[in-house]
Amino acid sequence: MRRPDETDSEFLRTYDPDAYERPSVAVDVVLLSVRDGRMCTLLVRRKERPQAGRWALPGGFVGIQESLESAAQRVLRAKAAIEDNVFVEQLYTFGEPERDPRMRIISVAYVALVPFELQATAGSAEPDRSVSTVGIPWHGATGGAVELRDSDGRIMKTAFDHADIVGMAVKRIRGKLDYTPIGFQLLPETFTLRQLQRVHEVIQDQPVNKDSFRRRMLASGHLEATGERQRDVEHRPAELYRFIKRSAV
Amino acid sequence: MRRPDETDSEFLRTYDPDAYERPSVAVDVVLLSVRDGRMCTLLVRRKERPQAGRWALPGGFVGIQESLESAAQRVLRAKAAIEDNVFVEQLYTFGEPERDPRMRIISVAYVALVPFELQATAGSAEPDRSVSTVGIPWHGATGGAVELRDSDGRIMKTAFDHADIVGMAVKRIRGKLDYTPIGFQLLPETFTLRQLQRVHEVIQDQPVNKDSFRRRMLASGHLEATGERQRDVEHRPAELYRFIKRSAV
DNA sequence: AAGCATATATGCGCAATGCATCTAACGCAA
DNA sequence: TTGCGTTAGATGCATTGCGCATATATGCTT
Repeated sequence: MRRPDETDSEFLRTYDPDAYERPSVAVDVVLLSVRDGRMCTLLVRRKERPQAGRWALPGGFVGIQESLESAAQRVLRAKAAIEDNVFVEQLYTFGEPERDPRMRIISVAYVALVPFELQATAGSAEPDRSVSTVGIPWHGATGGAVELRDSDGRIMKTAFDHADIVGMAVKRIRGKLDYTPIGFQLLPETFTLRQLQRVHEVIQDQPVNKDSFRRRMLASGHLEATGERQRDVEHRPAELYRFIKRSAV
Repeated sequence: MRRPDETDSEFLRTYDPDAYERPSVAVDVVLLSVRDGRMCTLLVRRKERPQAGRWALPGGFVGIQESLESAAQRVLRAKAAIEDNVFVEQLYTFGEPERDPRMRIISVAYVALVPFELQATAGSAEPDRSVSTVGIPWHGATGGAVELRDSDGRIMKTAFDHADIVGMAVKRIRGKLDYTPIGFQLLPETFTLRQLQRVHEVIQDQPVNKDSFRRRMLASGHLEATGERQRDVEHRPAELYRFIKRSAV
């Protein structure tokens, strides 16, 4: 499929690929987690110009023979020590001509969801603390730029249009939450219904009715009771569940 | 905002933008309409190699100082004679290294929705009939490649990965239909509830309950009765409605 | 004038949701 | 050991939205 026919191959030898000036293409990854009742994302302090010192999403240029997916995975491995088992989805492509002062850079943004524990270990492995997580404040319906703050509540200066990219990521995940089972991506392999509910509440920034949430989740067929229960909690321990892929209907 | 500071400007003079080999970036537009109870999209017969003779989405390379949105609008104007008032939304970016045999071309796909009447007049204005509309057959849940057929039901050979792009567009629009008012984008300025229902049925490929559809639409606050009614129909004429943007809550 | 086709309104049963109540199971302190 | 606080999890009920059936309205056609 999609293989050029004979005459096409002839043609390709004479085709001039330099007819147009080309932009650079990069990927940026929004690595979202939920920590202490807030959303957070991984940012890297820029060491080089332009905008040295500002906080940027982990990213990198796309190799000339590298797929966009692979580039995103590579960035995750290199800058966040995150392996391939996490949820990664293409988000949006940002291409305003002036978004980077160096040159025309078109950035294909990806969202990844990981349990905070993974992101924390990845971050602490970085000795120079250039990796940090930030909370995302929550003004109702989002979609535009977002204010990013460090753990002390101070606003972090973000690079380029990366605050817009994070805003778009939050909007996307919030929208998907209602009709796609992705909340569990932000939790350990086994989790309680209460924990899952809190994830939903944080993402939507509004309380969720406990009973109907339980009913919906259990009726969805995506959850499977493990038979295990919580340990060392000061109250009745809750059942631990596991996500299961629903077989094709 | 996002303006480089003094030291950055200095740095930019010495920055070498040619450190990486760069891909070409293009936009392709899926121009969807509903005609005779089927979805259809605009395809252009390729005159040049590679894949001359195959049917492709209207598209073009992104200018080095042109935003992605502008490029999509330019393609719509040039190849479909469609003006700016239509719904256009970025869809997905396709970047497999081998998707185009010429060279690495990353394509940012857009979806546009227009009433079929507009697409028809645009197509007929093209004298060489290189512009055509096709129906999209419907195998349940979509997302992957799609078979495209001409008005006689013959399968049309599509170029590159454009059948995948159309599949993605259909999936996106189908998904958005439930929680976003976009169906009216495929209808004239005033329309009956029945026409809107048919649009929904075609996009979802399943019948919609008439009464609850009416109730939902009227309760949504997006529709406004014009006071006018259909003319020259063989039965009781239906009220004509108009879409209204709901004021911000 | 009669008939036909579709629009529009109304009433009812079912299923999902929100809410309140009740019981179960753990740690903790006296 | 016993009582208490806390959260899990189950049950019952009112409300809401939806599917479905029915009845009426209003145009055109013959």
